[in-house]
Amino acid sequence: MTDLLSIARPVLHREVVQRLRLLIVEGDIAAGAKLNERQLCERLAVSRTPLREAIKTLAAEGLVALLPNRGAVAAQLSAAEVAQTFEVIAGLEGQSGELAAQRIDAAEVAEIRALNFEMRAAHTRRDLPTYYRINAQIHNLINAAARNPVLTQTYLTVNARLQALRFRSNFDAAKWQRAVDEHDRMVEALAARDATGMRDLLVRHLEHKRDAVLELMRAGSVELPRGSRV
Amino acid sequence: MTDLLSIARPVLHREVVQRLRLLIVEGDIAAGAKLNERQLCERLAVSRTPLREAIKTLAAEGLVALLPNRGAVAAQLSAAEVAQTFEVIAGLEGQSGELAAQRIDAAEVAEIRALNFEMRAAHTRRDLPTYYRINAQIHNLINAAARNPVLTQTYLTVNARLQALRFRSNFDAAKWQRAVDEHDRMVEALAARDATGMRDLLVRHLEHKRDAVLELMRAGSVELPRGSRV
DNA sequence: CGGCGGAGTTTTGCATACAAAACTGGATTC
DNA sequence: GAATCCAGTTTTGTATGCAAAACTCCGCCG
Repeated sequence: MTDLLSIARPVLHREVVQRLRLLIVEGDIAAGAKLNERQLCERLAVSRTPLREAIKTLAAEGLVALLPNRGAVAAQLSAAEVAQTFEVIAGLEGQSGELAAQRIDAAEVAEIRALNFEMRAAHTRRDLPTYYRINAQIHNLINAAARNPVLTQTYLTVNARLQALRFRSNFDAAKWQRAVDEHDRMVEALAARDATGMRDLLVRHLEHKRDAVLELMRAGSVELPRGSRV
Repeated sequence: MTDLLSIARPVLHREVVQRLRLLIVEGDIAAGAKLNERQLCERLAVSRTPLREAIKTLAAEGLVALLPNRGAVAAQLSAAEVAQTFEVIAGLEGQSGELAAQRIDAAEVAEIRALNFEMRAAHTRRDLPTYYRINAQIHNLINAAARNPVLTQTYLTVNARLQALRFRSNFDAAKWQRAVDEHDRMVEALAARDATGMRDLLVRHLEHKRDAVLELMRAGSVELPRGSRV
């Protein structure tokens, strides 16, 4: 098949999708900011055609919003939309957890257990960036263990919309401790192949994350749409 | 705001997305068929730029696959991918049902109950097209009652990939009867605001649909990727 | 007779050109 | 002084042009 070759051969609009997605997810392009085509063309050193194709892709993913005849802006989620998105993510991760508990193998459990220790180390050091990185790795491994690429893809797409928010959210100590405890219980549930337990754990874990993010949004630590009412 | 105006003002690439999506979902463009740009340009009477932008959008939705330097083809799901997609849909609809039972109002329950009677009429007449149409309406209403636009959008996007398949799948009498019974029980569960009952019903309903479609695929009633092994 | 190669054609991918819509800023009017 | 209107500019949306990759098909060679 051409799949192996297609990795080697760079297709411009595909590259642009990835670069742009990173710019938005990592906050280099702020939520709500206008995507000026000419500017981005210079920045990414491509012409408008592949750039516009990439923007359409990201619009379908929900990372940018298209304003007819007025271009595109990086998506700006209202508090209600954030809550709704977390609700969907909770369902997707809950299902991932349930399936993972049924399908995971011993090596994967061991790897997640190891990562969980690393994450606890990061928590102990109050090293938030490392914590986030390992946290994402663990959730991705759980997802992979569900053995459902469609589920994984759906999860990644919806989750990307929240990345920009979570990237900046700082935990308070109590909430952070609770999250760490929840991860401990997830490792136990996975080891015990407790499918419904995993589902419940993940759903509640995500509800807590949602509450934490919403609280920060209300406190103004996370940018909100200008003029929006929470 | 410009939202009301933006409906009136046709933006070409947006129109093309909708037209193309219909062509694929309704099977006018068969699964696996190549999307020749020049041909489609003539057919839709647009130039290649908006067409290509539309194709990128549909690729992000999973309705077409992009082959680097070789254009795009209408998505062709293997049996495994169909099973995985149904698994995701089951999770999404299960969640929709659970939330709908919590949030639906009396008028919506009544409307779904009415539609269910219409659907039973169509079943009695063995009128499959009408049955499908009303079935989709009911599922969309349940989704709407969940009061989560992100969930609805995610559901619609993932579900579109299966539309082309289900459009042709003919029920055998027993499976059809079972589906009708399941819908009856959904109406009861909704009326009783039984959230977990709704979830279970919908998950099982979708599992049954999945099995029916997979069986048809194995029997060859639904096109499979050429040369694929089920 | 089957496989291979290569010139010609087609198709894709990207860049650019052009028209229309939106924005800007300043003069004008009430 | 504030709102309005209009010309100039910018920006978006679409069409077209051009180069490179892929495909086709026929002749050639083994």
